[in-house]
Amino acid sequence: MYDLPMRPFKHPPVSEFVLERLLYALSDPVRLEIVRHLDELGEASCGELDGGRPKSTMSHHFRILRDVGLVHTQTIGTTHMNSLRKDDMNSRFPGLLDAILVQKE
Amino acid sequence: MYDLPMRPFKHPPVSEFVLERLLYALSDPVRLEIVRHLDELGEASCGELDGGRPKSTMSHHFRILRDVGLVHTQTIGTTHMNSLRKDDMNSRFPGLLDAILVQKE
DNA sequence: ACTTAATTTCGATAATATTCGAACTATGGA
DNA sequence: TCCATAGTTCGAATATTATCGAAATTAAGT
Repeated sequence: MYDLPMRPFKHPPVSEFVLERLLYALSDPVRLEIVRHLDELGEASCGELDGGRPKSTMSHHFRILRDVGLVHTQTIGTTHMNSLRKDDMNSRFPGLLDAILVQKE
Repeated sequence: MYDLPMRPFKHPPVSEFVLERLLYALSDPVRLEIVRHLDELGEASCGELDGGRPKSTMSHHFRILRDVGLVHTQTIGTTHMNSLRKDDMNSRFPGLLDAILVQKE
């Protein structure tokens, strides 16, 4: 018998994206910073993006970003690689993420 | 001596708009509904937009919308006329408000 | 002046969120 | 198998926010 793979994260389908929740997710400075870094870097592990913050705090924020559909996380070995679901976001909310990400400060 | 006019609302200048606060303001369902109605109607008084909600609650939400720069309020007689500061928003955050307002649901 | 209408401010309560340490889980080596 | 690494989950403390009634404010009308 095969072992079940490590329980994958639930990434909501585009049809379940909710505008209010997305805006809320992006209204937190820590999360907006995460999203900006992911935009610059393309992808990054959770650990790379903590600014000295505890892991539990970061994990909390990543979960919110995943829940609203902004971030995709895949497990590679023991690290979780995160990236923005830009295409999905753009198909559901055209122009919105771009309009936010052009704001660099 | 002239009486001072009724203390006007403080409407922040465009330079003081803060992205995170704007996103936060729009992440509340009641406030997003207000903004959508203002977009449709062009302008409206506070009373026109309560959905049966208490006035103090509406006043709270309007203040937040004013504070982030989304809404302009002018006193006309005893009513407060509200409208969206679309041009100001667009100059500070190009495309952002539009990308949100095209989402009608 | 007095009254009404529209809204704001105050104060309290309830609901939500953020933060973070500690314990737990999964994966990859030694 | 034992250990280290990377994250997650749990639980509790703190902080923010939403909601709403009651009282205060402002302007207009009588």
